[in-house]
This record gives sequence, structure tokens and C-alpha cells, in this order.
Amino acid sequence: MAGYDPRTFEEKWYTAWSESGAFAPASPKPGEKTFSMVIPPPNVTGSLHMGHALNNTLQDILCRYHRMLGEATVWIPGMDHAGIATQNVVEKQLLAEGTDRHALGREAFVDRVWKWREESGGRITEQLRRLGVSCDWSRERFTLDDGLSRAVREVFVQLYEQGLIRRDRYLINWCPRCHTALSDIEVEHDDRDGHLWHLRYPFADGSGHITVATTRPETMLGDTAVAVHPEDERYAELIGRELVLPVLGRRIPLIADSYVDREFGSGAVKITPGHDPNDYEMGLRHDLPMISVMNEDGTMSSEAGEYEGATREDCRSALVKRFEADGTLERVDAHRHSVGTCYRCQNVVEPMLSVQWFVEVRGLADRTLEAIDEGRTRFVPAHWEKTYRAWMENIRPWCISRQLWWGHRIPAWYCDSCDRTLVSREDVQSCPDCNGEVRQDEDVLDTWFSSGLWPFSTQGWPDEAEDLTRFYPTSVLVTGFDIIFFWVARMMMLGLRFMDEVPFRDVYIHALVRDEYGQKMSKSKGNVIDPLEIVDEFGADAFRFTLAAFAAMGRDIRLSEDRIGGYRNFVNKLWNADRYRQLKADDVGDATCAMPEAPRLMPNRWIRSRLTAAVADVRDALDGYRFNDAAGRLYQFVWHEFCDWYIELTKVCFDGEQADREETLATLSAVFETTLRMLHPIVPFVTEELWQALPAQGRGEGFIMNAAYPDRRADWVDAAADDEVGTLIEVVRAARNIRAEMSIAPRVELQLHVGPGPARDVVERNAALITRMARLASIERSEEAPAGSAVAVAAATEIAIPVAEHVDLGAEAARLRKELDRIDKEVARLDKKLGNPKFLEKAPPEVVEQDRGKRDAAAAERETLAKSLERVQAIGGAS
RNA sequence: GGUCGCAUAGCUCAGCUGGUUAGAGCGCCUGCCUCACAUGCAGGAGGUCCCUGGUUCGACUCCAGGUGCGACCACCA
Repeated sequence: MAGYDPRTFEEKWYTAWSESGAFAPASPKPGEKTFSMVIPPPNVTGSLHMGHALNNTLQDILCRYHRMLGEATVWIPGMDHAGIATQNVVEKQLLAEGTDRHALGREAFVDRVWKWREESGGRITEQLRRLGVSCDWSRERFTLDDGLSRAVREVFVQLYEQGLIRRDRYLINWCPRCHTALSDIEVEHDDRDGHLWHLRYPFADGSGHITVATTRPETMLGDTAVAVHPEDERYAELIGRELVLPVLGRRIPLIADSYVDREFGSGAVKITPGHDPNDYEMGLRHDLPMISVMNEDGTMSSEAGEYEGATREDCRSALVKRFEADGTLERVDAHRHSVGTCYRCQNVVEPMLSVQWFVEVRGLADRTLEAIDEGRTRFVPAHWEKTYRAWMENIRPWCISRQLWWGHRIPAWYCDSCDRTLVSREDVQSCPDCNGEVRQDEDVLDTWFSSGLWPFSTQGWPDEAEDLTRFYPTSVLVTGFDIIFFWVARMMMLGLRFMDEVPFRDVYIHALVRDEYGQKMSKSKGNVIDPLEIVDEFGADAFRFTLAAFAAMGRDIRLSEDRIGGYRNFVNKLWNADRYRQLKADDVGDATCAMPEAPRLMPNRWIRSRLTAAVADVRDALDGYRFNDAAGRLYQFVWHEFCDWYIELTKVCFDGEQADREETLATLSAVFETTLRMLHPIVPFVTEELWQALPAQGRGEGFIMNAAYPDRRADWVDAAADDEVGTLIEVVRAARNIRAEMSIAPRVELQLHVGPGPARDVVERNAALITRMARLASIERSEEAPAGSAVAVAAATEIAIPVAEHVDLGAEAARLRKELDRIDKEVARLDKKLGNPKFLEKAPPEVVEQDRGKRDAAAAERETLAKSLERVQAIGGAS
């Protein structure tokens, strides 16, 4: 029989599930419980990276779990057109071909992008399938689909009509490379080493100068004032006087504004309202002229005089050189400061005056805060709520227009004849007032404007759709913290505004995947691990299990291949457990997966009890999004309870009478079958493969992915069996420990003497099992440990193994001393605790009682071991 | 500057509402090809739970302060 090789079956099952329609939700029925999610739509330009792998694995675990719980489950996949990112990709291609989009023209360019999207875009959805994600592909959406585009227009028009969208001239963030405006959060702030140039601006009357400090000398061409603090004594007399701007000779006033920090630099600051947000605000306050000295491509404008046409950088160095020469430059300091860069191309963004479209989000943001207060949406882990709240409380108008061609074109038309602006759901052909010609706004909308509608636009809105009533609000959104502002916040605002209800009940925020050294993975660092290579090497199941096991809340994930290998071994272990099962099934025959009503044999009773305990724990963990707990508990159950102990114990049971053999095979099969269902959400492929090979009787038809998730079975809990096998395990471990510590070869069969004590009955009842597990020749009852034996205490009962004929008793003396040392400390610790009157007085009685029990047990064990040590030494073991 | 998170075995990390002999995986040491599995089996070594105070009968766990990392936000030229 073949060993575990994921490549032989993963694709097969994905195809089978997909073709059978298993990913689509059940048909609606009254009173149904639903579970719904929307995928965070990956960019069409994207290829699968670790972040996607984690995000979608966690979603798939939830999806499969809830589907198995019998809920009408839907997971809607799709992609984002990703305006800037996609346009950049195609523009790069054009550049390589020696042309550009302007040469092509708008229409041809957009066609070209669509063509690119058809051919090489969206590869990521194929890659997602390799992970086993069970999204309903029949519901796949794209943000530029007709339906979604209609939703975008509807939202835009309604917000415009309500006065929440307006067009305005404002200082915005401009990316000279992408040639578009950016919203505030699309600007990343980078600390960089720079300089602080101190420049002298002379007074118009020739009476000396004032020194200003700047990190961006080139903007001085746009200065329209110099400001000082109104209470700064150094400058009090000078306020109101005129200065002459170097180079351009423009006369600018010295004004007073309390924004100025007296401590910084010289206490005087040059004001460039056209290129700095603070200066802009000040410019508004003081009614200063606002001059744009730069063009949209980052070169200097006609306002820059002789520097017109130079790049920002060239202009800067030319000016500095000039100021050095003419004495305008007083001095230069090294200065580290924050620089705004474009989140798509990393170029330095330029604050620029520009006419753009804005959404007034204040009121929408407040509504989402109320919803959070009322607990209608819950963040998991909860602390992200605070981050969300802080941002929402300080939110500023959202700039939504982008000077791109790829995206939803703004549904606004301007009449050249009568100057009217028309915002409309349908394309406007001519001006309704003057019948004049109209032209549509050239710009497109921010990508996040359309993805902000995702939870309802994907489900048919603005039409009345069955999906919407069934599946909105969605149950949970699974995403990384990096897009809480970009995406989660926008969905909250737009969902509440247009659906009158939150878009999701829970927001599960997962960690970032880093490399094994804790570095963020990035192409430039070259430390990117390709998820598909991992899948190729270890299988999707092992990879998924690893991601789940790592997904502890609130901590970043350091992925290492060693760890993945460990979980591949786990899946292999499961595979081999099934080989064992099959072997026994062939041997015993008459297989069923139905759990025996009332198993008689202790191992069978025990494993059924452990199984239901595991089921309860795993369900609790998944219900609470504690993926790592679920994975850890499954690992522990499968490997250490089912394989290490139960399977080994069944080897004895299978040596028994036919009735015992049948009961054991049925239990083994039933527990295994249940375990597969319990594992399925995390490791879907291998569980399907193994489940299909199980006896049909007691298993059910179809796929395991449609089978029921294991129930919590109170009637399977068997405290007596838990105790008895627990004791058995303790005894076997004690015996094995003695053998190993004494270095007695495994082949040597030993005798075991069990003294009086609570475990004695258990040992005698289960002699066959213990003999096999501990490799014993026989088990005897004895009141006193035989001379020359090694002694241990298991389950408060003395266990003695004669070893004198095999080894020097000196080893036993040493072992006993070590044990005694340990137990001495334990007794001392407990004695001290119990000797404290305050503890006896204040601690809950059950805690005191528990500690008394522990103390007594430890004391008894101590005595046994001490006695044994005495005897060993008396016999003449080396001391 | 503000906010948040993290410091536990050599490494990567679990430890929920305070009472455990502080756990796992990997690595390490010893012995085993025992009829599912050497991707394995059995046994073992290894920890001042960052520091200092405090609350408490009792603190890895709660509180305060400190130190060291990390992240996010922020308009100081």
C-alpha cells in the first residue's frame, strides 16, 4: 500500500467537490441558520503570497466548520481591479514596448488592461484552489463587473444628492510618478535622513534679515509669508514688516501665528501654502496667496522662474548651491524627518493644490462607532476596536478621485455652455438645461470606494436579491490589521449607510506572516516564501495545519519550514493510523463505522471518552476563533492519545476473542471516522481521501465536507475509563522509565510487582495490556518490594521491578536519590503552604483539601522511595 | 509626540477568568528497524517565566514603574 503522498489526491478531491456543487450553499429553507463570508478580494495583479495563504486558510476552516455544522454556508470570492496597481503593470508593459498610455489613448488603453486581465490577471484564484478553499465560485465577482459598477454609481449619486460628496479645490497628496491624487491613508510615512537648511530672508527695507529653517528648500519659491509665534519676544517688533523672497524677489509679510513652535530652528518658519498641509491651513487663516510651484509630473512650474522645468531634486540642489554662494544659506544641519511616500510606488508624494472629489465621512464614521458601541460588530481580538475607534474619531474627508484611466469613471458631467455639473446614474448625453454639450469627468474613483461596497455589491445590491436577505450581514470578516482603515472602516460606513446594517458581525484580525527571523516578507529583501512551493513540498494539508497552529491571536507569525515539516509528519501519522485500521479490518472483517452502543473493553470505553472530550475542546476553540488551540488539541488527541496509546492497546484487544475483536474494530473505525470529521476543516484533502476509503456502513454518503461535524456526546464521557486507563498509563510509564534509566535492553522481559494501593486492582485487571505495553514477563502481587528491585510509585501504588540480575544496583540508588530529591522539594513546598495559618483561613476549602491530598500522596511516595533506597544500599549497591 | 502589542526551555511559541510538578513542536542526549508509521518508538536533560515594587493566604498570570524590542497613528518647518 502506498505511503502518504498528497500529490496523488489533493487535486482530485478539489475537482470532485467543485464539480458536485459542494461549495454552493444549501437551498433556502425557513428558519435556517446561515453562515456567510466575503473574501477580501485580492488584486487582479496579485499572485498568492503568505498573507493570502493565511487569510484564506483561516476563512476556509471557518467555512468548512460551519458548513459541517449544518448551516447554510456561503463564501463569496472575487477580485479587486486595483486601480493604481493594475494600471502600473500595464503601463510598464507599454514602456517596454516603447510607448505609453497617452499615445494609445484612453479607450485603447482600457481595452488593453481588460485584455491583460483576461490573459494574465487573476491567476491568484487558481492558486487559491490549491489551498483547498471552498468558496462558491459560481458567485465570483470582480469590482468592475456590470453589477458592481452599477452599485458604485448608485452609491455615488445618492451620496452626492445628499451633499456628502462634493468637488473642491484643496491641498491633496499627489504622486508625481502615478500621476494621481491619493487619499491620506495611501501615503506612507517614512523616516529618512535629510537636512535642515537655514536660509536668510532679508527685510525689504534693508535692515538685516530673518532666518528660517526648512527641509525642502525648493518649496521656497512658493513662499507667501514667514511666520513667527505671536508671543515670541525676539520677533515681536518685527511682525507685519515685509521680507524679500530670495531668487524671485517677491515681497512677503512676516506674520504671527500660534502654530509656530518657538523652540524649533530659529523660531521663524517659511510658509508655502501650496505645498505643505500646515502652511495651507495657515494660508487659509491669514488669507495668503497659494502658489503651485510644481507641475503634476514633479517638475517645477512656471511659477518657479528660471527653475521652470527642472525636477524637484535638481531644483533643490541648484538652489542650495546658489544660496551657499550668495550667503543666503546660513548653515545646514543633519535632520531626520518623516517623508510621505506613495503606497504603490514608494515615490515621495507632493502636497499639491488640486480640484478633487471628496466624501464627507464624519457622520458615516460616527454611525459605525455607535454600531460598535452597541456590539453589533465585534472585533476579535477585541483590542483592535480601540485602533479602529481612534482612527474613526479623527477621520478627515476622503479624497476619492484618482487621475487614472483604470477604474470606475466618476459619474459627473460638466456642461461647457452653462457651467452646470450633472451627477447621474445614467450616462448624460447633453445638458438638460441648455441642451449644450457635456463632457464626463476624466477621473476614476479610488479603488477602495468600490471595495467598500463589497459585502453587499457582491450579493446583488442595489437590486432586491435573495442572497442579500439571506446572507447580509455576513457572519465574519477575516482580514489583516493592515487594511482596517482602507477597507474595514469603509465597508462599515457604506454598509450602515446603504444597507442600514453592519456588514459583518465579527471582524477577525489575524497576524502578519513573517519569515523565520521575524522580518516582514518582501520581494526586495528576497525572503519571500512562495506558498505554492510549500504546498508542492509538504502538501496543502500540512501547510494549512501549520498556519492554523501558528494563528495565535495578537502575535505575528514566524514561518519556518521545520515547523511545516513537523506538521507534515502529523498528517503522515494520521495516514499510517489508517493503514493500521485497514490491516485490522481485513483481518477481522465485517467493518462498520458505527460506534458501539456500549463497549465493554476498557481501551474502547476510554478512547470514546477521550474523543468526545477532544470534540468539545476543538469546537470551543473554533467557536472562539482560537485556531491554534483547535490545531494543538487535534494534534494532541490524534498523536498522543489515539496513536500512542489507543492503537497500541488495541493490539492486545485484537489478540482476544472474536467479540472483542469486533468491538475493537468497530470502535477503532468509528473513532477514526469521527476524528476525520473533526479534522476536516483544517486538513480537508487527506481527511476526504481517508474517509472515502472507510466502510460505508455508519459513515454516510457523499463527501466528508458535507458530513456533520462531530457532536458533543455527554453519553460518551466515561470517567471510570478515564481513571482506569490514566492509572494504567502511569504504571506503564513508571515501568518504562525504570527500564530506560537502568539501561535494560528492550528485549529483556521484566517482572513487575505491584504493592498494595489503589492501582493494584487496575493493574491486575489490565495485566495483559500492561504486560504488552511495558514489555513484561509477568505481573505479580507482593506486599513488599522484592530484594534487588527498582521501585517507583505510580498512582499512589508501589511498583517494583527486580533488576539485580540485569544491572548494578548502584544505578538504582542514583535514580532513587534523584527521585527522592524531587519529591522532597514537593513535600517541603506543600508543608510550608499548609503550615501557613492564613492560607488555611482564607483559601477556599477545596483548594486546601486538594493540597492536603497532594501532600499526603507526596509524603507516602517519599517514604516508599526512601525505604527502597535504604534496602538497595543495604544490599550493597554502591553508595 | 500619541496609541497598542510583545518579553516564558538552545530556537519558534502555548499557557483563557490568579492555586499546574510551568507545557508543545523543533533541536539536543540515550536506547530501539517492537508485525501502521525511522516523516517512526521509548526514555531523558534543559527554565532566576525581563527587572523592581505592590495587591493577595497564594502572582508566569492582576496593578504600578522601569528596561528592551516591534507595530500603528501623528502637520512640528
